[in-house]
Amino acid sequence: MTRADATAMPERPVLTTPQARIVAAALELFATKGVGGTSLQMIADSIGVTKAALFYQFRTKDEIVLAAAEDELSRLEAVLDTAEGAGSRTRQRQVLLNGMVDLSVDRRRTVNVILSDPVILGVFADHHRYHLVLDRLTDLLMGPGVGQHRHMQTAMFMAALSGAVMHPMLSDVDDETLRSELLRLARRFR
Amino acid sequence: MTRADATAMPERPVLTTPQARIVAAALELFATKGVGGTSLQMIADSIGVTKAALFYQFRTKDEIVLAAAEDELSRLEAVLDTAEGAGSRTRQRQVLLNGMVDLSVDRRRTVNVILSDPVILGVFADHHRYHLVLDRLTDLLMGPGVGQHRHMQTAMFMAALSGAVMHPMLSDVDDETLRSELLRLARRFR
DNA sequence: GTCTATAGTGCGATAGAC
DNA sequence: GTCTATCGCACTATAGAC
Repeated sequence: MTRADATAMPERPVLTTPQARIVAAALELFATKGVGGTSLQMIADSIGVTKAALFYQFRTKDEIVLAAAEDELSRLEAVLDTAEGAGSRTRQRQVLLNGMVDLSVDRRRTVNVILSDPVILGVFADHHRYHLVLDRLTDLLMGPGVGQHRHMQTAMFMAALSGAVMHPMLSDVDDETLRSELLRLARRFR
Repeated sequence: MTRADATAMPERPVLTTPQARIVAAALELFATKGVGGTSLQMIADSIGVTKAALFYQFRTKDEIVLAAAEDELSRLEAVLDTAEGAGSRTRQRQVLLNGMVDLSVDRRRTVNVILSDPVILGVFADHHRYHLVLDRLTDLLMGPGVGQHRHMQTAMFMAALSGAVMHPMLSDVDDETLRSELLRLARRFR
């Protein structure tokens, strides 16, 4: 997805709206300093505006955190949508694995935020869309059914992917190696 | 390890020194609020002392963070020591897998801190003992050798374990189920 | 839509009594 | 070894000019 587009795009307009720029900057900082360790001043500085400009777009820091969390969640939802639209069950699962690996590699610095930051986990605790995504993910990965082991495998799979791409031991592994090796290992989860 | 001792121990004296009590309280808070989201006031309150008492034991917050990170790292080192002392390579690997699963379940709320909190990762970035542990872990898990895929599998394994035990989707899975299921899945990593 | 200026709060850290 | 009291600073959030 990302690789194919790279050659077609002439420039990079991206992130036109103020909100989108703020959310993108926030996510990057959340990933490197944690949500609790990120101040509004840091976010404002990183996009060259003042704190007051942030408060014009969002009423509180919590709103920025929520928007950032949902932004990252949306990418996972998009992968799910595509996968569920594929043909056979086998094909759906294949598309999902590929999509999740691509997503993890593309958003290497930020995926782990929505999976492990305590503040984000708090935001998602009673978040309907989040739990819906987890259920859809489990159904596609493990097949419909019940039982704790299904959820355990889903959790381990997500954690393994996002934990690997951001692990300090692997910071000098290039994206292509990461992608192919991740895919190889991902196929063992069933 | 923990289960066997539970019946033998009559009471729970544990954590006698002030430093140990502070570190334990800090780790618990780091896990639920993140390092950046945890203030010295919170740590002090949770053990019933004032901030000034904290500064008598540690000179800065950073020193508390370092001590907490090394405390959790020590537990992993202990598992490695035991595993390396076992007989054959196969037996060593078996002991390591069991030890890591037990450790993950026993320290369910806190293991993930040293693996994913950005502040702790910063502390460990140039930390000699930390990198030594990762190397020993990779050698035992994957066998001696070179190549990025060895480190990738180690990273995925650690992330999968710690990510699973703390995943909100699995908060109502009891420790025994977690342990047996984790062991079953862990054996696939090679 | 972004700015300067500022209110009010809580932070990390220190001094000195007990 | 822990306390009370306090310093200076950075934080979230608001008011009002442009």
